[in-house]
Amino acid sequence: MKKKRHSIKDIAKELKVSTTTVSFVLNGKAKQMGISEKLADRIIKYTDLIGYKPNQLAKSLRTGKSKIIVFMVEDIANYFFAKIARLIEDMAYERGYKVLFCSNENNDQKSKDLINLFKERNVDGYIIIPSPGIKGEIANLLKEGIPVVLFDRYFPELETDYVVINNELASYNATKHLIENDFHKIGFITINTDQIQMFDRKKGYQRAIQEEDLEENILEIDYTNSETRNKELIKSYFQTEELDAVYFAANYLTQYGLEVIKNGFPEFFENKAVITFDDHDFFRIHSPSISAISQPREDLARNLMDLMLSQLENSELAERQIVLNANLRPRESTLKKSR
Amino acid sequence: MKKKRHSIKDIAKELKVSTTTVSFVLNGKAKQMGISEKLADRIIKYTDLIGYKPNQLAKSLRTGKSKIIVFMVEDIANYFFAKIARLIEDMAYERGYKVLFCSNENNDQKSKDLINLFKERNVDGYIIIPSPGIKGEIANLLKEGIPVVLFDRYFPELETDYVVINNELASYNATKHLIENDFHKIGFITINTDQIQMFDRKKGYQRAIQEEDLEENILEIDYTNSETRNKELIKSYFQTEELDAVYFAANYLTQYGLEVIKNGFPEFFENKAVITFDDHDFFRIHSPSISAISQPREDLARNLMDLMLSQLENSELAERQIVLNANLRPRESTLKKSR
DNA sequence: TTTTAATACTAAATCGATTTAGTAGTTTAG
DNA sequence: CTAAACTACTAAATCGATTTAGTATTAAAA
Repeated sequence: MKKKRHSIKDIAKELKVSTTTVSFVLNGKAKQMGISEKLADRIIKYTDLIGYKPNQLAKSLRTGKSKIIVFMVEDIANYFFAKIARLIEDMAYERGYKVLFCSNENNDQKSKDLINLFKERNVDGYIIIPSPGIKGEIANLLKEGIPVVLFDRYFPELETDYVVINNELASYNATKHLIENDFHKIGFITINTDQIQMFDRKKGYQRAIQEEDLEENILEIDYTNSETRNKELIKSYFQTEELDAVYFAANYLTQYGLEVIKNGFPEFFENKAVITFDDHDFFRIHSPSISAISQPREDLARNLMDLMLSQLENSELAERQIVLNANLRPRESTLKKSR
Repeated sequence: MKKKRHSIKDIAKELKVSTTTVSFVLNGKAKQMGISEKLADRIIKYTDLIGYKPNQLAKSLRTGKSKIIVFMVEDIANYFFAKIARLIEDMAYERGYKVLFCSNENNDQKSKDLINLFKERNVDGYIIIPSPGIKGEIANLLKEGIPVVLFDRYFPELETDYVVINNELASYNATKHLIENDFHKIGFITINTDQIQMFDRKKGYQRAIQEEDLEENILEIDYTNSETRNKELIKSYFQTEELDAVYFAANYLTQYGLEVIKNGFPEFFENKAVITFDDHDFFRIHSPSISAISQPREDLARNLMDLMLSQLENSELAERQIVLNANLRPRESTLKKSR
């Protein structure tokens, strides 16, 4: 008893009508194409009865559409991205779109491979956290008229839709917050990439430092380093520099930092501060809890989907480059210390 | 200057051969189908030149294959799943398969929707962490001969391939570990689901407790509760029960627990212990570091892919139900306390 | 020299939908 | 009463591949 899938042809044959008619009815074009209500009903009833599901491959092949959006992030295991992914998925589902996730590991080749994979499968739209060197691929997508929304970072030379946060301002505020709490020798730990979001975070830090006539102290670690190597670098930075406070420019750096502190500098929090870009549940739970710059996830996700849907549906939207503000969440780690 | 994609027909026309020939050559069947080496070379050279990429939709439609595997987890934002996902993705890529991720949120309807979505698109295989009520769907996939490997949990009544860990044993060992470190009033916090992995974890706990003639003390919280509600429940559990140690049966429960402890029971770790199922980077970083039952991620991923590939390639494998052992990582949180 | 076999290809069907360009039959307009 | 317009459909092309069942041509065997 093998129930083979029904095709539109089977249905047409069974009901003694043409596949054209069936197709029109199933796609809600019955009225428009002048199919009588009686016949339309009969077709709907029958397809419901046998539980007909159109073959999406065939559909996509013919129409060039797939009702699929991809969401490409740097690392799906990163908490921030994963959370956003879930929000996006839910919003897309509401509108009849499915979302596929993938990680590009911030690797250009992988990004390109993935874009190709999806292009070959007629994906309708792309929400992408771009790796540094895929400007060309993004430009190609745009040229082909495929909806693209960039996220978290963008290419200033490229006129794309994007949703980012005001990294410079958030970073400035975070640095200010440290200064206001009497931390003056503030180290900034980041990675050596020329991606705009990291660049802006550095700029914000620098602006605050300069305004107060303090001294910059930046550690840039290579983003291709191993985790172990990075922890070593952070450790020796802590050892050689006399710091009051450390500002980590991304949450995985903070994670490294906290581990280094736990294992090598147990007295660190007695008189020093830590602040981090990107929030994480564990920063609340950590002792002391870690002050963080929290990105407005719901808001980001909502805006991403709005832009994507407006592109998919060709509706015009006033703002196509959206810059949101992050929220500073001061916690124990940056409280004024009595010294 | 719009470069439209080339089809096999364009190529055939350009080279004045049949599409059949082109197809044979491109699929490496030239020799087998008696295409002369000279012609084959010419075709290869030309397709390379123009950068021909076959339309995968058309290919899938015709062949019923897609070279795509889906990996469906409960929550892609869960660290453990996300890590495994990355490992699987890498292994699949090596073998020419792509992996698509999705979360079912442990929700049956969503699982079904997703399985349908992918079935309609001729996905080749499914690695699934099943939500409680999709036994039927899994059975259907099997009946249709579609490769399925279950992960993390399984349906005992269903003869599927699966990779799980020995939850009962791991849980027994963890409980033993607490007892050996002189903790005797051990609370067990879990969720009220009848999924086998949670059931086994409870069983392991119970066996250890009974062996030592201690008293069981179990808090089962409803997995549909909100996060806030769950934290309240945990808090009042801590208040009413006189415990030595708490064993959390899943890492997100631990997260709730740690937050409750931080905010309500600051002296907790002075004489009490915590242990958790599922490891997380932050458990190492936490002060005190949290003892955890760590699942062998690489090993799990490797076994999942081995099973999946052997199904995809119809190769016979001796073991089709794989049970791995977890590793106990004793850390500060379960050190003997001086009392 | 004819038959058979091997070589080197190809025409056309097929996968399962959508969509363009019709076609009968019936009404309405002139 | 005929032409135009409308109603209610449908035949066949199409998307871009794969694959079955051939067909010429040449070479080897009988």
